[in-house]
Amino acid sequence: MPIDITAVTLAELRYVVALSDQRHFGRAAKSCRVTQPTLSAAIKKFETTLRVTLFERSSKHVAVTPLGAQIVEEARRVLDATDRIGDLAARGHRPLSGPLRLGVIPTLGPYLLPWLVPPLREAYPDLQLVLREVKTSVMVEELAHSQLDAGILALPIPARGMSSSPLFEEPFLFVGPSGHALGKKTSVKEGDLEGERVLLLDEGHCLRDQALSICNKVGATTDDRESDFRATSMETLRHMVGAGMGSTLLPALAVSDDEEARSHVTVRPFVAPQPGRRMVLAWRKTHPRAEDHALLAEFIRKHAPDVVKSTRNHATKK
Amino acid sequence: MPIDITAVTLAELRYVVALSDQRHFGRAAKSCRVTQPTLSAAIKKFETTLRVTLFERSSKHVAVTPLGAQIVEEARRVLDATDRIGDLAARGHRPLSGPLRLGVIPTLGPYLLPWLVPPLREAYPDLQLVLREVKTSVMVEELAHSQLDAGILALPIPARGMSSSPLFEEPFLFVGPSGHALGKKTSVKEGDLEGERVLLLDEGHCLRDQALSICNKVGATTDDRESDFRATSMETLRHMVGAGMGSTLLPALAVSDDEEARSHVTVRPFVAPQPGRRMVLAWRKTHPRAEDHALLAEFIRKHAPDVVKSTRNHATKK
DNA sequence: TAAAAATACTCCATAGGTATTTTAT
DNA sequence: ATAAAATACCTATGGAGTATTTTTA
Repeated sequence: MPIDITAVTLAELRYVVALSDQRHFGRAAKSCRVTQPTLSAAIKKFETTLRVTLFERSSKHVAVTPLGAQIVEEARRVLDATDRIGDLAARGHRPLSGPLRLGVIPTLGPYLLPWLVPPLREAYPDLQLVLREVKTSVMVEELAHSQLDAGILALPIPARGMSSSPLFEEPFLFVGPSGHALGKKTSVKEGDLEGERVLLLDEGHCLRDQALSICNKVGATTDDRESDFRATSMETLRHMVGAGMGSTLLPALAVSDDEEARSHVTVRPFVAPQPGRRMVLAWRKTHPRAEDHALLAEFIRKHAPDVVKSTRNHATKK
Repeated sequence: MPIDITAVTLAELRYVVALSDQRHFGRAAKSCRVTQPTLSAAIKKFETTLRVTLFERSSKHVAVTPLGAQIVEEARRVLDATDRIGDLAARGHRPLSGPLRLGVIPTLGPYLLPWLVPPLREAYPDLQLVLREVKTSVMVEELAHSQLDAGILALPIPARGMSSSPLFEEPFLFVGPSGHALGKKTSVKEGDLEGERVLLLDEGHCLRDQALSICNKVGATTDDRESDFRATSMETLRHMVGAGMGSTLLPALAVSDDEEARSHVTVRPFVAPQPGRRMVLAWRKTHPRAEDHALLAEFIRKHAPDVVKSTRNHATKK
């Protein structure tokens, strides 16, 4: 009959290690908080199931056999690893600790994360943040399939079964080629876009959909079907505008103070009703650590840069 | 209430790992040879005792949480180490496998081991032989205190509670300075030692005691109290004889074929009754792997060099 | 509605305890 | 003679089973 390792117990391993350390059944038992007969029986059972002698005993001496020493060594490894499991679990209870996979849409990530991550790391050093920059369409997939724990994206969330907490509203800015007619005004209004050729991002970016709906409302041209007028990234979009191919709308965080000098473009804010997007932190309704996400949302609201207006409404909805 | 890692079971860890692999309670249960409710209950108990969610489940999807993934990783380590314990134990059953701490007296070790160890390693590759060269007095101590598993020494064994198996008889040879009077004969007899100054080893070597008793019997001089005439090693003894300080008795294996040329000494065998020593393999009566030692003794008898007469009597005695 | 996980319950194997005996120095 | 390990015996916990219900895609 082969050895059935299934039958051994973590307690037995503890006893074996203790006896190897103490070389005395009574003391070993005490160190394990059990009685001597209990420990004796456990050691004996262990030796019987493995059909091996770990200890030579007399009433005066307990000695570890060489094979016993090797087994004790492995037993220590077992116990160390189980202790680490305990540590992991214990840490799991503290808020915002342990691994957290956070998605951010690419039209926000590069501009928000520099403000967010350093204070987050400082405030929650045990948080093991794994960031993924993914388009909204991919993000909701990954959220739903438990590949992400939470994500930062813009309303509306194109998925069901999600909870979310509002973060801030990010206004859009008008960005046209240098010397554009609208540059003469200090601010523009949505209606001014009428007749403009507005360049858009590729499919899958929520920013595209948001800009598109504004354009449709006010009657701007979008050349939707011609891929020459679509950009795969906001950086490309900037260059296209700088090259005079048209205008566009950019979210406020993505526009730097020296944008006009850097990209040879004209940047103008909108007057009310200001177009923009409402960012939220979203996660599966069923996520086991939803409190963590509420906490994270609160933290993001507090640390978002001033250009965006933090939403004071903390409700979690949908 | 803190986490009680004591309450987790190896079985639970197996289930956790299986579920993480299979992502399906039914299949995971089957792979563990238990029913689905059993596995469900175990996972739940595990999560409850650690107060952590390892898996997000719905009737369609099972997903591992990030913390769960870390815990699964440690659980794998635990199970790997337990498996290794099983392997160690399994190997422990095969004869002459695993660690074996063997003591050899210094007046034999260097001359026997070159004959013994290579074939032993070949015949029993799983044997992890640890050799210690120790004087008889130390060896019996270490045998008694389970610091050695077995030892090769000469009869009589100065300790109780030992079992032994005879190995071979090793004759003593007369060794005197070059040009010694006894060199004129092809062989000598014990009585020829009368009046000789015989050099001895230090205390603790059994060879000393054996030579001494012969000297006392035949009336040889031993200058017992003068440490100038005692050697700490057989190598020193050779040099002292070569330097003309006296004669000595050396065990046959310690004398090489070119001894006379190499050490400027005269070597002569004894005629019957030939003095010598009876070597045995000894171990604690209580040693759990006595069969291994009997096997080892048999092996040594078979592989001892021809100069010694292997004892055919295999009895284990005392 | 069908597959899958969770619940309800029953049972028995065993880990742990107390009291005592055996053993070896 | 005495300290220490082994044995005998008892109890209760909980791990594993079968049968069934609940859930959700």
